[in-house]
Parts: sequence; structure tokens; C-alpha cells
Amino acid sequence: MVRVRFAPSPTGYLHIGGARTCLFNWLYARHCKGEFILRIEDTDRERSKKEYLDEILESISWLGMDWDKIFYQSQRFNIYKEYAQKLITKGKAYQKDDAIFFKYEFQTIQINDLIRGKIVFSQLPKEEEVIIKKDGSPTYNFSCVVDDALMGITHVIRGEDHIPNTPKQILMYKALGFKEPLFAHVPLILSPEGGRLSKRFGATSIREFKEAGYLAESLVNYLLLLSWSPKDNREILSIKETIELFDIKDVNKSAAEFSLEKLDWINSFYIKSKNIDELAKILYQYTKDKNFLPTNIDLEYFKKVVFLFRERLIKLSDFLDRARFCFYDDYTYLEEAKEILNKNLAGEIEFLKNRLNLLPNFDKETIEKEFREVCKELNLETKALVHPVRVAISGRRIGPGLFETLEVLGKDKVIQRLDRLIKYWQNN
RNA sequence: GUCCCCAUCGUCUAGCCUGGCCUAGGACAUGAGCCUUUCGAGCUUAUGGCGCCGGUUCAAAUCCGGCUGGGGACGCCA
Repeated sequence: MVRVRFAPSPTGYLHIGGARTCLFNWLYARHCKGEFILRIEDTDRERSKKEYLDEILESISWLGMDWDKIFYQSQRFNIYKEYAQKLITKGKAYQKDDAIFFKYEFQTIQINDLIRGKIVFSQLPKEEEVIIKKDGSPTYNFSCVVDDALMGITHVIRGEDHIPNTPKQILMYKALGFKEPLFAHVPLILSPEGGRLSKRFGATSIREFKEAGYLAESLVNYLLLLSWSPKDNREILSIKETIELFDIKDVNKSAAEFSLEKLDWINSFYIKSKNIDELAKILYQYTKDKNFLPTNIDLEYFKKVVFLFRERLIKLSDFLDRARFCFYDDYTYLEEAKEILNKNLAGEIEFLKNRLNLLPNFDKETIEKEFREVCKELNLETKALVHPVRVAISGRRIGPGLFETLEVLGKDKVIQRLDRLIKYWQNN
């Protein structure tokens, strides 16, 4: 049976690169109907933090992945020591200054990477390596080998930055008498500037992407497309069909630059394709987390507002400032919108207001019909009133379609906001 | 410095293994047009690429070599 693992170190948040490595492992496990193990590499007592661990687990779950087993290396120190001791007995390691050193036995190492094919190492950078530190904790390469072997990992799928570790680990497998797993080194994700994805580039942790308003499925879909493709020109794939199609052998060899533009496009696509109830639910939670909504907002009303905006959201966060006027009356006219108010149309707006006020039904169609009729009577182009009215009701120059927005706001609010505009003209 | 990985439009990729069907396909971004009350969305359309040099071959994006370029690793971090 296929058994793979993702081995994060809780010394930082789960970032884009780690998330994709996790995803590839998880997809492969699910594709093969195998097991996906989470191994927390918390051997560095100083730097490992509970909050990072929680964050990592939460991010993995949020992205839609689950694990069959979880192990903590911090609970396995005695196991590592036991195996280090065996190496000493075999004469392949020795103790010095309270630490245990492993002696590499020189030989050309060849690995048959599932993604890259044959990789040959003709030499090693060093002749020995600490495997148990002075403080009794194991070093990465050693605990990794012991655990992968003991846990029965069949495929080690990890980032290509681990390629140089592989020959060292293979030598340890041999010394320990363990069977080697298969290796697959997935390409790195580069920042748009070419180098490592980090500080300069805004968000790198999954949590930050979530907070920025990206949907989990967008992130997963996008990450998937970096270094893998269904080969039939499709860009949008559900997790379910990806599990069917995914094979680690098909992952590309070359590193890929992260592109926010494409992620944005995928995100807006997913937002647009969600049904309104689902999207409203997600946005409701999102806005709640951001403390954006006033208390006791009616869910039906919220849903209507979401419907208004859903086609123009790239990220959930776009909803925050753009839809604010639907929930609060205290908005101001934005500077860029005031230009539209340069021409004083107080009389015309007053006329329009009175006519709208008389409408028996305040629905989109009725409003639009009357609005256009009024403009005609005033001998104005429709847009001559559309723009100022939009500013009146939202404070903004741009927004969703005006007539549906008026319907959502309701007659009372619209009348009140038109009055406010008339006053604005009177005072300026 | 030593070792290793990679190389198709600006970006992500299909094609490469099993040379001819490739005057290299798709997506994002960008330009133009249509639609339109703004923005967006949608639709149509355009621009744009096999890093270079050799070799093998009737034929190379595809095979081989070199170069160049980019990336990674060299911690009692993981």
C-alpha cells in the first residue's frame, strides 16, 4: 500500500510551498487509496511553537485535506537514540562530546527520482554528520530516515530543496539496514521576481490568503496548476476529479513563479460560480470575522446584497468597502465621486425622487421603467441621472447596476439618500 | 568555492519519452472591438514563445554534447 507523509516543522506558519507539497502528497495518497500521514517535525524545542502547529493543522484542514495518522517527533526521541545506538554498535557511528556522529561510507549514490529520473551524486559535502545532538535531540536527516522507515513510507514526496539531503539519507538507510523508499522531488514555487517566495512578496502563509479573501478551492486549484496539468487545457478542476487524474509522475520538473493575477482570476471564477446561498454563507462568516457587519443584519437582506456584488468580486475582501453602503448610512461621498456632482441637479433629483416615491412596487423593473421615463420627460440622457444617483446612494462613482441596487436598498433609504444629495447641493 | 536541479509566449502550461500530424495549442495578463447607467462580467479578436552553438537525421521544440541563463543545497535549523 502506498503511504506518504507531509512533515511540517512548527517553526512558522504553513506557507504556499509547504501547502503544495502537502497537497501533492495528499492527492497521491487519495489517488492510490493509500495512507496520508502527518509528521510534525518538532525536534527543535526552541523554535517550535504550539501556535504554529495549530495554524498549520488549521490551514491544512481549511484547504480541504485530511490525514490518516499524525506523529510528533518530539515524542520519539528514545527511538532515534535507540537507532543511533545500533549504529554505534555496528561501528557506523560514534559518540563524541555528548553528540553522536554518523560516518558516511563513500560511494557514488544514484537515485531514481519519480519526477526527475536518474540523479547521480559523485561526492558528499562532508564525511560525517551529527545525528544526535548534544541535547539528545536528533538532527533532521536522521530522524527523517528513521521515521520514514519505521512508518513504512513508500513514497517520499518533498520539495526539490531536499535533493541534496537524499544521498545522505540513502547512506543512512543502508547503514541502518532499512529498505529505501521511492523519492519524488517536486519543483519549488518562486516569487514573481524569480527568487525564493518570501518577505518581499506580500502574503505567503495560507492564513494570510484566507484573510485576504481567497477561497480554499481557488488556492488548491491554483497551486495544483503550478507544476501539474490535466493535459486537456482545463484550468478549473474540482478536488474530486483531480484525485482521479493526479499522478506524481506527471508533475513537472521546472520551478514555477507564483502569479497573483492568475490566482485572482481563479478566485473570481469560483466566487461567480458559487450559488448564492453558499456564497452568502461564506461571505457572512468572512465579514463577521472581520467585524464588518452591524449587529442584527437580516440574512435575507444580506443575501440580496451578496447577489448584487457577486459578479464583481475578485476576493471576498472586495465586498468589505464596496458593499459597506448597503449596511451603513454614514458613508461619505468619495472625492473621486464628487466630480459627478459638479453640476447641480437638485431640481431634477427632487422630481425623480417624488416620482419614485409614488411607485406602488419598488422592484428593479418598475424602477428602471420609471427612471427612464423621468429622464425622458426632463429631456436628459438616462446616465445624466444614473451617475449622481449612484453617488447619492453609495457615495461612490462605481458600483453594481443602479436599478437593482435601488431595489435592494428599498424605497425609504433611497428617498432619504436622495434628500441627502439635494441638501449637499444646497450647502455647496 | 563544491555539489545538484531546471530551461516552450511577460507568467502558468500542452507538445518532448515513442523525431514528421507544430505555419507550436490552451489559460492568465495586455491591446482592440462588441455589449452597457459606472465598474466588472461576458463575447469576438490581436500581440507574443521553442535561450544560444554544434552534432545525429531525408526531417528536431522533440535525440546527443557544449555554452549561457535561472534556481537550490552545503547548520549540533528542518
